[in-house]
Amino acid sequence: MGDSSILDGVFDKFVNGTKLFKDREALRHDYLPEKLPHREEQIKLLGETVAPVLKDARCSNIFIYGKTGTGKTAVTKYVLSHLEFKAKEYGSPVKFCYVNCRMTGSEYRVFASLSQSLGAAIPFTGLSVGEVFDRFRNSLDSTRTIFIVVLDEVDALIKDRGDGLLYELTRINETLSKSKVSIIGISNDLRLKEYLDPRVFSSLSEEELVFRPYDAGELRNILFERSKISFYEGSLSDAALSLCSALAAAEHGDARRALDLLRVAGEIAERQGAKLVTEEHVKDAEKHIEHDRVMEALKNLTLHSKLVLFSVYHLGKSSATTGEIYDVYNKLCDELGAGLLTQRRLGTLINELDAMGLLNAKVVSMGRYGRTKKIRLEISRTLVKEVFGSDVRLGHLFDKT
DNA sequence: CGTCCACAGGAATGACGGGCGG
DNA sequence: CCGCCCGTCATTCCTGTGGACG
Repeated sequence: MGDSSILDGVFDKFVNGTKLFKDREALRHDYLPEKLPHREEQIKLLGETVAPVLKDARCSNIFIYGKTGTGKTAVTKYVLSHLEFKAKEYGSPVKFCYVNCRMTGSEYRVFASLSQSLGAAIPFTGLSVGEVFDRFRNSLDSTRTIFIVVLDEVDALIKDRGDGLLYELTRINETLSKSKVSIIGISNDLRLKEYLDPRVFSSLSEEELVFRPYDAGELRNILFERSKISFYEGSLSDAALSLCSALAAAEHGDARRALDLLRVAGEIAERQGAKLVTEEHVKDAEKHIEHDRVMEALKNLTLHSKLVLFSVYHLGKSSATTGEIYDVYNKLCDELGAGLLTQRRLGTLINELDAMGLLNAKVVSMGRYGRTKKIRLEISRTLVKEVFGSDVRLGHLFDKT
């Protein structure tokens, strides 16, 4: 078994090679550190707002704004877990439920997971939304509870389903006799209030909390604190740390991004058997993360989305219009014997690919010659080839080109 | 200055697979 | 098993529109 000798090498290298990581977990974004640097003020404010709960009163609804990776979720979880601890100490009937609306998906599933956190079983599907809401309310009112609902990424819910859920939630206290509900809404989108019914918005934002993006210096401090836990002393260069901070600061001060860069850079360095994480490793990490992201996205596309992407690739121009793409797509469907979608549908698929950062679509007017979208590939051509070349249904298309 | 292209993108509607409760 | 409701994908029909051309 020659294979085992290869593996031996791999394992030996892993065990005996230089180790850089002391505790890799500390770099994951769901890791909740003991200290959250540069968010002391927000912690204090949020704490003050929820504190009345300990005296059996309902706390104000709170709206939290801030871009991704500014610590909204971390601060909220941090404060609430401390609150839960205190509540036990004082014997207050406080419960909270954290729901990520984007992950959870639909209104139905948000209520389902709220109900489940209260111990009521809800099927995956089959009930009307109203029914689920009633069950939620009933199980809530069966015991005296002060319930804090955290709706993370709440904008995801509102944009395509309206504010019905929020409206019901803000009014639920009127129909509860024993229990009370407070809502903490978290949003990445600062313009959210434009989408919301003003009544819902005003009731939801009794308090407001804004999270500014971190600057490079702050990110550096955050990374430094984490690196003390996650790396052995002397295995991380200052330059690498600074580069991670700078890259993430350039991308709207996203701490999550900074932590990812640092973790992946460490992994790359460790695999190479290096004793020190350097700037080079960070640069490699940046490419690596992007590469993975794109590959993952490409693999999970539906056949038609792949065909759209491939059509753009096949046109080979720097930018194509919707009509041109539809023509190519049409021929492609014909060749594959696949059913073809309408141009209307194609338009939304293009928009989806644009949102994923695989394509870039811009509406432009060509005056007399109409109004359309200019569409470019956002990813390298070699990457498209790499993925689709091995695709069962698309692979043969590359033989000719 | 109006026309008119080549679409954009909203709204309504339908088909379909999944999963209820009775 | 039936009738009902869900979410998702897709179609059909539609109104809206920036700006080069005449």
